[in-house]
Amino acid sequence: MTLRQVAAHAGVSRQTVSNVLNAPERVDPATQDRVREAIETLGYQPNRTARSLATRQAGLIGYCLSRHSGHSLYMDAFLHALTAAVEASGRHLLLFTAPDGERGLATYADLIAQQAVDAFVLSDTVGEDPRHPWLAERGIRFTSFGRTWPRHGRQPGMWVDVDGHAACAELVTRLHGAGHDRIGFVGWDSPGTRGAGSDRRDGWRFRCRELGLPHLEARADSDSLEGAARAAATLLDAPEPPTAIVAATDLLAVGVLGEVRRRGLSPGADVWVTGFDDSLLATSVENGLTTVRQPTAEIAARLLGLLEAEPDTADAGAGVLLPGQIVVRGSAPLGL
Amino acid sequence: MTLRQVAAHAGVSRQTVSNVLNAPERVDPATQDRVREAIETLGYQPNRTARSLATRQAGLIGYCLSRHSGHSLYMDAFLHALTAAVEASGRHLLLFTAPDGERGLATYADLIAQQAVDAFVLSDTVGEDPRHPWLAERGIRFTSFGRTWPRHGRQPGMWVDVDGHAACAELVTRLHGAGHDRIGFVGWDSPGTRGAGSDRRDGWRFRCRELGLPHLEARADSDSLEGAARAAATLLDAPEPPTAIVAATDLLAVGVLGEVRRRGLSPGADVWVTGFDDSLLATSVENGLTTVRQPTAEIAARLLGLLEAEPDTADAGAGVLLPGQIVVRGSAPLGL
DNA sequence: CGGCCGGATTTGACCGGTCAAATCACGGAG
DNA sequence: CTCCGTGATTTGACCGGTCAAATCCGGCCG
Repeated sequence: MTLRQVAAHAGVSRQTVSNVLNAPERVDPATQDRVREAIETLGYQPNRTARSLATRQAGLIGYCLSRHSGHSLYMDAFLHALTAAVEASGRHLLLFTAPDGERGLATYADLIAQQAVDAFVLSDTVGEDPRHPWLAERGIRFTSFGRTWPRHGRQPGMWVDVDGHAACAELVTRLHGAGHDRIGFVGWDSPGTRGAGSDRRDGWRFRCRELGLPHLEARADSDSLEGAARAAATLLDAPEPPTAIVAATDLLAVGVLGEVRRRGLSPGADVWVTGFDDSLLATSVENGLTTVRQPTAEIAARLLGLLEAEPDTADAGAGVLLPGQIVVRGSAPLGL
Repeated sequence: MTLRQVAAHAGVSRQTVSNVLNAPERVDPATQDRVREAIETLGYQPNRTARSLATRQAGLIGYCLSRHSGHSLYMDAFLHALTAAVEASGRHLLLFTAPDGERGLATYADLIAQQAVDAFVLSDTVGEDPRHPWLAERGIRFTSFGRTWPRHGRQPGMWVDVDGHAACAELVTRLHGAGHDRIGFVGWDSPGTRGAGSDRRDGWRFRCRELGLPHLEARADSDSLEGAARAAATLLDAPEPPTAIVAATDLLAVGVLGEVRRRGLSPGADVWVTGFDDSLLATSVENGLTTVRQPTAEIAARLLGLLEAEPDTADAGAGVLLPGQIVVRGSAPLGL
């Protein structure tokens, strides 16, 4: 089914059909109806490839699945939201893989050289992500889920991120409001790089200091249940153990919960526990896990919105920081 | 950078350049060298869109992210492997979303009508998946991760699946060999549909019967930690509790582990526990979780291999059943 | 020395759209 | 009545490749 067949059927020229679809205001209403009917009865859909060739737009956004993406329970949900958002803009998401770091850049370059994609959405951004300056230099459009944390200056490119600092600070405030004076934190040892983990920790620490609460922190050696359980054990073994524990991810929180239960303590009563991400684990534990929900759909929508936006003249990076939403469940029955 | 520019640079016609890339045997070696050098120095890469238009091949495989895909910790790993496998065949994966069931079929149809994809890889297949007959009828190429379980007859289309039945039977055999006489099973209530869950259960039950072991089964009301913990509690509260528990997924196994620990019992000593999937949870628990690893990379490779294969003349469905691999960790220290 | 053959290379048409410029039709102004 | 302007529609060229048929060219044979 091609444009010309529709045109023949409707008794007009191919361009008129094209206009009906792309610039209806140029076409006489009566003609429009006739063409629309032909389109309808023939079940015509324009060929994406041909359109892409002519307009020089692939209609595809590239997204790289990093080796680590499976390590966060959250990325799956994000990918789903991103796919939906891309579809809403009439395009599609093209998935690819690339080695980490500098070596992976060639893959991005190839996709652009082949005009296989129009732009990229990055995620799993790391400390000084090499992709940002590299793509920006070459004038390739992209947006990034997650800030970069350059040691000095600023990375180019626009990003969207969730304010883990504010969310964790808020958790502390509300836990404190609920009567907790010793609020611990369980994070994981990020390998030297700043990132979401330290952002969340800083939020917790910042508010604890503000409120004059003690510094009760333990780190898991990895983002694992076992590591979290050990970290929690360290905290709970202290002479003055915390009565609430803020964990940097849901997975860690579940590990903490396990340790709490093993000691015969009751989560949400003896020890309150919170997580981060609102992943499937959060509704999977007994009485549910109080956690911070990332506004996934909005993140995805914003990332695409920024892609359309004219790249800032001064291409200094600019970003959008979205608030996380505290979801109260049984593990920390915060009021209000 | 276009074909003609390269041709001009090398002093040949466009078609010669095209031949160097697609049918080198037709080109004089000396000319080949000259053209290759031109390609090299100009950094030419053929335009995917143009090639697609001419060859009528999008070079894209469609994959639908179902609403539920996030519910299995495993699908993330699968998606990664699939992406890599598709790349290995010189194509790319196009992601999309669609409503479940019949209503989603229109989305598949649109992608084909627009010639946006060459074929589909399906996953999250359900009992009598409507997609299989529908796609087959229309002559659309696809392969499916996961069998369909038609009530009668056979669904068309080719599939790849992991033999959960055999793997669970093997687990029972080895647990029995390690001295266990009461081996329980924790699955989840699949909503009436046959699927991977019941396949695994059947394997467990089959071997238990064969060995004359008692039927100790409890179902979680959902694939959740809490449900699994309750199911495990039921089993462990019985007058003759199991000494080993086979769980239908890693997540369920972790739930079981939690209940075991809470009772002061030691996993891998007092009660042995196994999971299924070898997801990130399996290495995340203390001493690790003995589980069944799906041959993810091979699954992906086979799915693509079947796509190339000529659709069987008698388009009765045909499939590949791959063995799962038992990975021994601390929760069930099986010898051998 | 002309004809023929086969490999190497080039030419023309096409894939299915879009863009820009050209043509057409019609009504109002001069 | 002619000319012009405007809106509607059509035509020709092009996007960047591939396919198939045509051309070129050197060597071999008669």
